[in-house]
Amino acid sequence: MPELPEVETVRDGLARHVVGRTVETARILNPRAVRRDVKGGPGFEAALAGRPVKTAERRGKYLWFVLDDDEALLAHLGMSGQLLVGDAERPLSSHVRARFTFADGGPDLRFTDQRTFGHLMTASLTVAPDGREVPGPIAHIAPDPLEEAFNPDLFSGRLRRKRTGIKRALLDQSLISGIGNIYADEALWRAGLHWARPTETLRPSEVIRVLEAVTGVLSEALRAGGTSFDALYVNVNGESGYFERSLNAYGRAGEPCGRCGSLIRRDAFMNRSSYCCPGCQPRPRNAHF
DNA sequence: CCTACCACCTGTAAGC
DNA sequence: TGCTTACAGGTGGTAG
Repeated sequence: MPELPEVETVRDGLARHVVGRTVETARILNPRAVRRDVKGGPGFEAALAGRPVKTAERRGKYLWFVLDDDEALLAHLGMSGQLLVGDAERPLSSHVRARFTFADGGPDLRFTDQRTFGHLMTASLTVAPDGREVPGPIAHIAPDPLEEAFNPDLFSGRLRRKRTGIKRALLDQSLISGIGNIYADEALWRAGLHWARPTETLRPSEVIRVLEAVTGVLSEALRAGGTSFDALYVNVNGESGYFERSLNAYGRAGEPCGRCGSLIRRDAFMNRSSYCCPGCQPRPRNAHF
């Protein structure tokens, strides 16, 4: 599923193929695709017609186009969302939720989403607490660890003041953004910490280790997933990347840990799964579930 | 204010 | 074979 590296790969493709063009029409094919937009669906379509696309930006798992007049087209891919650029004449697949054409008559942009957890909206830009201009509805999303605005000391302080488990904290997009279930497990494996470790007991050196693991995992995945895509295809699909990416813990229940040989275990966690190595990520005494 | 949990979706796969 | 159930999981809203 798209986490930071996948969304950044998409953003890069959009910067190449959409930025600098002017929207001609926006059509919502499934009303669920546009949510949280104060203008509503019809307002969304009307607001986008004729608007220039100036830049493509990202924070965590959100990405947006900056238009004119301090307005943005904001997107979240959810679990299965894709933004595809291609020949405007190609047939519409059944999962296309919204379609954008451009004044130059060139390739169109399609928001495709099987599970419909993703969504789009227009929004005004505002200044987030860290000083960056972002769309208003995501002002509460913290900087991601690959952003210049990310402040490790601020993160460390807020993390250790929390009363929860380290994995819950890493998934909290208002504390640190861009990390999802897969990269949280991978980063914690790398740092040698159990997912239920209480945040308030983390030593400063352990917080540094977690941060190094997170940035390492994310940037390596970005390098691996950020390669090949064809000229007119914006690769949004995290899934293909997963197979090529070497995962050390996620999805490997029952397989030997590459570091110590213990068998990776799967635990139920927040109605989903956590994978960890019982050997090098021992469960803390006062685990926080 | 903070933390925990669920609804929202649909396609695939495993279980009976 | 065909039906049922589990699972994948990010986020906003809400309950406590």
